[in-house]
Amino acid sequence: MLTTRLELPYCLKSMSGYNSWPPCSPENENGKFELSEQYFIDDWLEEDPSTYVLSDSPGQNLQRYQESVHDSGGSSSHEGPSSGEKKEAKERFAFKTKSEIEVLDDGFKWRKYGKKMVKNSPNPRNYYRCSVEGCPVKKRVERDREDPRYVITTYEGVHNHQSSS
DNA sequence: CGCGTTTGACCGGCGC
DNA sequence: GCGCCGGTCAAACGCG
Repeated sequence: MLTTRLELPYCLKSMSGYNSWPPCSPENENGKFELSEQYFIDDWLEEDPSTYVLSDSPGQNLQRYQESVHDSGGSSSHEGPSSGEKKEAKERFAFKTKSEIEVLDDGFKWRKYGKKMVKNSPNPRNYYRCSVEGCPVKKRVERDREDPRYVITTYEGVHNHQSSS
């Protein structure tokens, strides 16, 4: 199985700090990569999971999220459950890509650990996890419900190691 | 022979 | 309390 090559590791690193999101330039080294459009999704901002916010600018809505979290989270010497009705500030990030290949190679080793059929979509959802031991990063890949030619990739967590590539 | 994929079961949260 | 729904586990298998 051949996977496309995407300049994502650089992006993932930057993501850890939520500072900004550098544009992921598609590498057309093999010529099989067909990334024509790419959107960024901030689905955690929406109460309705079925709808999400698309941003063409990196960190557009991300900053809003970061701002609210920082304001509320503030001094968090200990993360007790307390009355944190706000969603957990775990690093999560999603983007939509126009590609026929579902799993985009981002330089990390991913091991699939689950597949699920979502009721809302005829397309299955794949669950991946970083193969590196101790790395909490998870990945979720699914096709767009309305545009099957689009692939929605969701990253969760931050890599605590270098990409072995 | 080691590792990744596969696939159904299992589980916990939430809504009714 | 029950059933749906999304997420994870794990055994078996396949491939390099």
